[in-house]
Amino acid sequence: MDIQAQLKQAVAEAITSLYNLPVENVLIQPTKKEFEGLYTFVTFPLTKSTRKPPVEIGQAIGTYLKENTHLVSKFNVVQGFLNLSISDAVWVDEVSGMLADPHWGQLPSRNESVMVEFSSPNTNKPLHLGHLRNNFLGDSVSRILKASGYDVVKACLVNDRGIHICKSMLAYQEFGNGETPESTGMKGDHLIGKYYVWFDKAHKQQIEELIEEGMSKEEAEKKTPLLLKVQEMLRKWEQGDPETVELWKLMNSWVYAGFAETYHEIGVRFDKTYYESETYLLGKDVIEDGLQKNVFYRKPDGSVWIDLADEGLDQKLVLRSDGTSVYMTQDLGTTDLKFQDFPIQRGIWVVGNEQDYHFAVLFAILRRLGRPYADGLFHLSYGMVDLPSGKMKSREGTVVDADDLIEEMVETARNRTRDLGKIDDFESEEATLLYHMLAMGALKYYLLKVDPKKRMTFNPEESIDFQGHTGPFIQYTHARICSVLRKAEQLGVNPVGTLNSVELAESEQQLVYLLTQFVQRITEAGTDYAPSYLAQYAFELAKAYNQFYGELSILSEPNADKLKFRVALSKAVVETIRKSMELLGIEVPSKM
RNA sequence: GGUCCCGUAGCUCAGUUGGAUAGAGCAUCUGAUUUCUAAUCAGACGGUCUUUGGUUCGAAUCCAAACGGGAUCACCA
Repeated sequence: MDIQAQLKQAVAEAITSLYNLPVENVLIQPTKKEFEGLYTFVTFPLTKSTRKPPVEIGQAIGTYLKENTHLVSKFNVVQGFLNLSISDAVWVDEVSGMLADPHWGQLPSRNESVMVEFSSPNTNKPLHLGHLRNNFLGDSVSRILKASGYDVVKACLVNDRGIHICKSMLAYQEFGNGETPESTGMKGDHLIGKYYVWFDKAHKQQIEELIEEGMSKEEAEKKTPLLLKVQEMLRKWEQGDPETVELWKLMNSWVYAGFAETYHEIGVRFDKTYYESETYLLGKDVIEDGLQKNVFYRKPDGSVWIDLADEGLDQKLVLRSDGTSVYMTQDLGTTDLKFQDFPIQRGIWVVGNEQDYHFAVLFAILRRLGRPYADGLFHLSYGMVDLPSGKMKSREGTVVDADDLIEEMVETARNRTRDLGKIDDFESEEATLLYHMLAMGALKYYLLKVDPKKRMTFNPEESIDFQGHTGPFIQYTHARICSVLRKAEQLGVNPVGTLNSVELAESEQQLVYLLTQFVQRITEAGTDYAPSYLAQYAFELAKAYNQFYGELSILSEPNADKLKFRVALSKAVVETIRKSMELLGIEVPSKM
């Protein structure tokens, strides 16, 4: 049992013993740093039931804890706040315990499986900044859930069909001149993206022309020769026209090759990939099921609907009058498919908050259909990424391309490292790996440190910052500790085995205190689907270590027990930093 | 217009089920390297927690309204 839980129990005992009162939930909070102590119990809530002043209660409980437990070494009372100091022997034991625990940072199995769907790209354009937030969140949440004891299936649903895909296909047919990624030297996804943009431009031009000929804007938007052709192409694709399917396959293969490169760069992998071209027809049997259960109703024109007005969600179409699927139909079908394919109990979708309504409806429908998994579904709804200049708009060309961004970050990492003269050979393979590690560390940390639910601003200048509240700051601290540990090893200091109790400085107590919070932070990050908790935690830990490092000497400490403890503490911190960062999908260097 | 989300330092963000004088980073200024990595550390400056009212021992946090910003309300995905 961790210290905080032990304290809670001890305080509860104290209250029962001193006042003979039933105790519900004892609240222990961290002590504010201007007061002595690390844990604080607030006595205000007890004033009513005990009819005693808050200070007296604090004194009584403090005295009880000091006399009856081995935990508390001293205490002080400020108004209704009882501040508790933990004895150094307890802290020292905590550190030995962590180092001896082979499962440090891995919670026991819950015998429960969960699927996390994320990334889910369109095959008509390259990945951009918004996708990066999605990918980093999905990947990190998967890691956090795994550490929390769940079995995790990482899934990706590729949006590889539909009218938007046909647009780049048509543009390629019209203007492509048989270009290929090889002939142009372009990454496949960028090449396809180019045609998607071409289509959009040409289409707009045709709209203008039609308007000049006297057509209304609304009509013109639906009647351009290009749009009619694209609709024809989609029909052909759905009928399996060999030529169309051939082109579709060819162009998608280029896109996938491009995506594979980017996924490799950002270190994201999936256990299962679904393709919409294979799943878009699913869901019609779900519609039948719903009609039979009277969850859905059919309108005279043949379209099928659900009425969720009593849940504040309005009426929603689930099948078109011509019998074809809409987005909702497909999602109903793929959700069933996921739960057939894998022995999972829960499903998570990492999708932007512009789809909040869609998922509210999806989950409501599945509940009404009585799906056994319906209560285990969650939409991890994240906020959009803005630029300092405002929203990213593809039409105005303000979208930040993922590959470009990564390249820029690597370049910055290389320049910084050179300017600081940090390593010997700047062109070695090791150096290249380091630049990549730092670049991805900066980028991932920048996007993950913010609460996922919140809309965030991406400031290019800040994102490449390597100082302060950044990934590289934490990576640096890791490298710094590794350096100390290497030297300790040369000196023959071995931090395993029991540690003798020593007197600790405040910065040391603070560090151990933070370490003991690790498991709780993982748990909270898992239940709230919030990698930002661990990002904050890793930063706090690194900062606390740097403070300790600046104040105290480790290797030239004359007292052998203290020296050994500090090396052990450093080892526990380096492990915990590494694991925290790993949960964010960020690698850490041993030198930088 | 209906529904939902957001509003904390000049900027970017933390702030656990309501607790002490609201915290970090960046930016600005000052100091620290004969000593384990200065991509670091110490310090200064910086606040009407959008506003108003309510709940109570106690509110950035809960409730209500107003103002400001965003999303969504397709036989699109």
